[in-house]
Amino acid sequence: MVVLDLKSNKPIYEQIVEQVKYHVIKGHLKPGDSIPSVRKLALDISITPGTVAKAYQELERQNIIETIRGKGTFIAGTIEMKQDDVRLAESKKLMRSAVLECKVMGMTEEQVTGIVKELYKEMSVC
Amino acid sequence: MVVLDLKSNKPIYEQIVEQVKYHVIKGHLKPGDSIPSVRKLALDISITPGTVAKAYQELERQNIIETIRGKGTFIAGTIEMKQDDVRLAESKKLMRSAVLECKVMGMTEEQVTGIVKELYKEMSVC
Amino acid sequence: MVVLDLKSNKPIYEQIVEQVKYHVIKGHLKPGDSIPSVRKLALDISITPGTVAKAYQELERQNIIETIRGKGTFIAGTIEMKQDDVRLAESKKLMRSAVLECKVMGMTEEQVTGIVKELYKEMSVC
Amino acid sequence: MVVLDLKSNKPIYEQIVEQVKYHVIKGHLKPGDSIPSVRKLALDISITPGTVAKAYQELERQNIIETIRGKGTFIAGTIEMKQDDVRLAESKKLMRSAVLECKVMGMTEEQVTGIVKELYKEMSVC
DNA sequence: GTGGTCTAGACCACG
DNA sequence: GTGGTCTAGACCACG
Repeated sequence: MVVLDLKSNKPIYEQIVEQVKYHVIKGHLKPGDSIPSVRKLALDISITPGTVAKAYQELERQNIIETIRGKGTFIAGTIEMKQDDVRLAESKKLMRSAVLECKVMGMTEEQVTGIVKELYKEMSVC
Repeated sequence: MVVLDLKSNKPIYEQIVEQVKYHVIKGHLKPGDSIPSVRKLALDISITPGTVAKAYQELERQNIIETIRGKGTFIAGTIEMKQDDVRLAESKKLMRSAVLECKVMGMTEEQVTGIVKELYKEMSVC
Repeated sequence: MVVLDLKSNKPIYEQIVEQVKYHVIKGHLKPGDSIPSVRKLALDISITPGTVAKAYQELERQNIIETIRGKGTFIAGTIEMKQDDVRLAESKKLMRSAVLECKVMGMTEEQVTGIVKELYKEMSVC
Repeated sequence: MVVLDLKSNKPIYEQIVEQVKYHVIKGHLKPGDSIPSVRKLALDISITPGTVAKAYQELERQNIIETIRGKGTFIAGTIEMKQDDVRLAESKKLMRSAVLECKVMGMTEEQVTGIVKELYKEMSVC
């Protein structure tokens, strides 16, 4: 379920974080579903366990997953969806850079929102 | 015109690149306008000239600015706005991460496109 | 594998770029082959790591090499060989200066193409 | 007769040198022909006289032009066309870089020699 | 271990 | 004056 691009400039642990979030958003992973252990995923995608651990810690910090000692790691029962100001500001910063790049390329507002809608739908449960 | 966020995880040279692009997009900087010399900007924002030089070289690579030997640095006569495939794909990747974060926070499509439109307008010539 | 000419007017980082390209063209370096780390090459040829890093970044921009985080730097899987207009024009400019010099020295067309063929063959896989 | 590209990475004085050579090669300028004084050319192309002077010194060093005190500057009576080893080596270095770039772009020997022949003919007396 | 960023400064060619 | 290169080294994130 996780596909890495080792050549990407995006750190591997962030790629894992993004992909887990993607599968949650898509409904492939539902609250309570188990996800592979750090070691198993590390083996599966041939990277060092430390990198997977870092990704899982980040996902836990964001309340996307929960680790139960001796049981394993699971998608959190209730995905934190409260739009707190800090996370909103962070998302907006990301969005700002993305919109800026589109504008520099000469895209119209319609083109940009078109891409956004397309991506939004792609991330929706099917 | 350039304001740094030293606490940001974004490299200083990228912040400079972004901000010059922003001012071009906003119309604050027009084709042919000069921008501060490497040394002057470095002094202004208290960083080392090498970092400014790196930002300027990146902007030149992207055809945003042009340097004229011994004269200084200027906003390019014609900003490259061709939407080539490579840059489109890169912008989409940025946008993907941004939209994903918004979705994880539980935003509706309307909320996301709302933010995008707001940002787009903020970046338009007033 | 890299030999510097410190007396040359050509910057060191460009000499490195040229020589890596040469070895790729000659087949000494094949897709997937690793090249020395920034630090190792810097030590080997007694220059500062920053200069090697600059060369490697330029090679990456040209899709000649790829860096894998924490692993090192490698010859790109597929060397970009598409003859886009911009690069074609740049190559032609270089060639123009070279041919002009030859003509000023009084070379005939045969002499010039002779040298070109000789150089081309020298750069071919043996 | 001289057209500058101020944005070029090629120094202005070199552009002047190249263009004078080009006009000589093309037969537009013949042995004994006068060329504009340093001051006149500087005015014509709106650059500082020092830069023109540097170009003329370089052309004189290469025996392309001659300056006669109080008379002006002229195309040399006999253009030095002896192919001495030093200049041959220099030309070959230029050509090497040009051919390397072409090869990296994937050009065949025929494509490269084709471009060379085209450029050679373009530089011939018409 | 790896490459990326940044400093503080020197030196250079060009104009 | 201008930008480009390079040094020698620190510090950092990532794996």
